[in-house]
Amino acid sequence: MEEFASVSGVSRPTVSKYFNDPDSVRASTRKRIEDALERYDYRPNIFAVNQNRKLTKTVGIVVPYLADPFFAEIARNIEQHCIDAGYRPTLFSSHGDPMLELEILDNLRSLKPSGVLLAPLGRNSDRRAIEAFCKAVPTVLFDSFLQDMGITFIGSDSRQFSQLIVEYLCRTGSPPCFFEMKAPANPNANRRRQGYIEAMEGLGHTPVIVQVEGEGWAFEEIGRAGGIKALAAERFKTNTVLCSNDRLAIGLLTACYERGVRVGRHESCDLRVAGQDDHPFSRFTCPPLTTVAQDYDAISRRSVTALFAAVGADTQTVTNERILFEGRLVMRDSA
Amino acid sequence: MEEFASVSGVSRPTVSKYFNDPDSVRASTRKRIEDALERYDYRPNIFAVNQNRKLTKTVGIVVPYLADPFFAEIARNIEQHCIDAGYRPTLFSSHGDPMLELEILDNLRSLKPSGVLLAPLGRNSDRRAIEAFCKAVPTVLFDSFLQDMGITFIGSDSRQFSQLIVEYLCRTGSPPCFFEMKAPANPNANRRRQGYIEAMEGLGHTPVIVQVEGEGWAFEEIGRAGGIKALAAERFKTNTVLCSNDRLAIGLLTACYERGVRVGRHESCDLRVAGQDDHPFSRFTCPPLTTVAQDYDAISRRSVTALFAAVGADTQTVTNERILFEGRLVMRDSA
DNA sequence: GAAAAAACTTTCCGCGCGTAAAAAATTGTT
DNA sequence: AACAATTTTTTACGCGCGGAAAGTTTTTTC
Repeated sequence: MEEFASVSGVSRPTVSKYFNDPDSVRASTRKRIEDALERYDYRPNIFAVNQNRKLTKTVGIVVPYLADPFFAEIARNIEQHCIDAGYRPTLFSSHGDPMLELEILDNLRSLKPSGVLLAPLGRNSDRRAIEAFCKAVPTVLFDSFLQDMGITFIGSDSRQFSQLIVEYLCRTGSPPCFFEMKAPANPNANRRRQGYIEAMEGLGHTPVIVQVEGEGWAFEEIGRAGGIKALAAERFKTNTVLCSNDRLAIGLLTACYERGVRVGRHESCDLRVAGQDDHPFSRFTCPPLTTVAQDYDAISRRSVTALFAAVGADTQTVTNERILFEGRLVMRDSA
Repeated sequence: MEEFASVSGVSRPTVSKYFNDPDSVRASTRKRIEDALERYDYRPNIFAVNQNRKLTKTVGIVVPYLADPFFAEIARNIEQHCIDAGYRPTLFSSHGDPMLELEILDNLRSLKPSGVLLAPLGRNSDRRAIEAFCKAVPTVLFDSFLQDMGITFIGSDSRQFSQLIVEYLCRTGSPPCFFEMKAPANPNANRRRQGYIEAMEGLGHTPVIVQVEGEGWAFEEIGRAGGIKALAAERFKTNTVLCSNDRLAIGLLTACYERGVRVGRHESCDLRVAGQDDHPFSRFTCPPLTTVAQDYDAISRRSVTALFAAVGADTQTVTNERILFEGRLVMRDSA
């Protein structure tokens, strides 16, 4: 930086100032530096910079399972918004493992990030550890709600999701059964079940819940295996099934195929199947999956905005807000 | 570290030595440090450490498109192997954008990583820039081959893939047409086409190639849109289609569904469809997709091994090797 | 055109640690 | 017990930069 400063004709502290905020130096000075920058492509040593700054310009993004295209897509959006805001996003996946989630948060802490966008594992997360982390690092939680943690929570209105699709299904055919995992890791699953029950009762129908065994994040396989059993045992009391999420639905579709059950909304079909999330691949199932779309863009955009608002503020503004976005009905051929 | 050294009863340089390599200090000394470690949970400042070390213990992982579950899965495996080897993996996705790929490599360079595992975008990559990067940082290329770059290349034997599935399809029914994008970004696609042509000619059949329009990484949609057109124009000369990859195949399955074409290997079906890759979701299409499985585990494991072998070696060992793994036939219902 | 404000330069310290060199202490060997 | 080999301690410097303080130059203001 010393050398670079001399070739650009300014002093080192001014160069330092420039890299912290190009607008903090006079236009003529800025030009001299930027001219030199083109000739010598100097860039500050990131480790030395981070050692001295309080604000690291790093943002951590933590998702529970990156091989799930939903999170891959959200992460992609968030990354982009962070870059646009002049930050360096670093992406981590807990891979469904609570221990790994903790390790990531631990490492993240030593990276001294400006802030963190965290989608917790959910039920399996170590609440105490996450709470401690949120107190130490400005953190916005998204997707999976944890009580009294983080600056803000950004997610979807799970109840509205269920209500919306239940209402649609009832209006266009027989009322749906609810298909889900027995012990879902994600707290949204519980709220979706609750929303289903409320919606059904509100419409004067009796809720029917079909729960299947299974642990982990291999939802498609859990849906398939559970679906085959449920079909064999005739546990679906009506000809309509609402799945807790699209990945389970995709598994159920496979189960139906294997058992020769025709899925769709036409007369010739045996079963209607709907999901929730609008997974990137749901458009391409056979039949294409009717579902409730998460507002990917709003969730990722709002999460980033909320984080930077809190980071920018002088006081640590833990609003403890809960911002929920509504789902949008996506009508396709499966129901 | 000064304080921590005093409470653990050793000198600071010894503590420093311990963190560089716990085995480099006497057992009794190690115990004193580790005892103190339990009581005070001190950890070295990572920025200060990295500023002084030549070897950063950081490993960069760059994939072209993380929302593709294939890369998500590979990345997950590679991450784990790096952690096991005591390194800190950092994951990046180019999101299909050559500019972003360059930016990532640029940033990566300033992170001074021990090494980088890079799956380039392919045709759209800036070869010159990547070559320069490979010279500056020990880099193992995987998935997408680029001539004369990196320490080693780890990938799949694309020709063997095509030959294997072509042979199977011909043995069990009519010879396949080949379904692909007109200008595929990934160089493997060209080798797969080549393998298809060779295999067909070897078996005395005339190759039939159906190319569809489309840019970018939305392969399913490209396959679907192109599939609908190809079906309408009756461009598939036989009742069997081999797709360049599983994601295209998934799109084609959707196209078939929309046009009422029954896919499968039974007499009652109109078309057989096969893919290549064994995508995580291919098991769950309707019908489940017959395909050639990439050896995910071998590719990720070997990539990491190759990188650390080169990093560990004193001399910069650019073997310019090309290690290719064979595919495994996965017979399911679609063909 | 003089005074005030803003931007810049000079000088210095410190961040937390790696690492080299020499001296001291601890082990191992005969 | 005496000596050699190994390990640890002491001391010191440097990594590349942020940032504070005081002085100097440039720009703005009326």
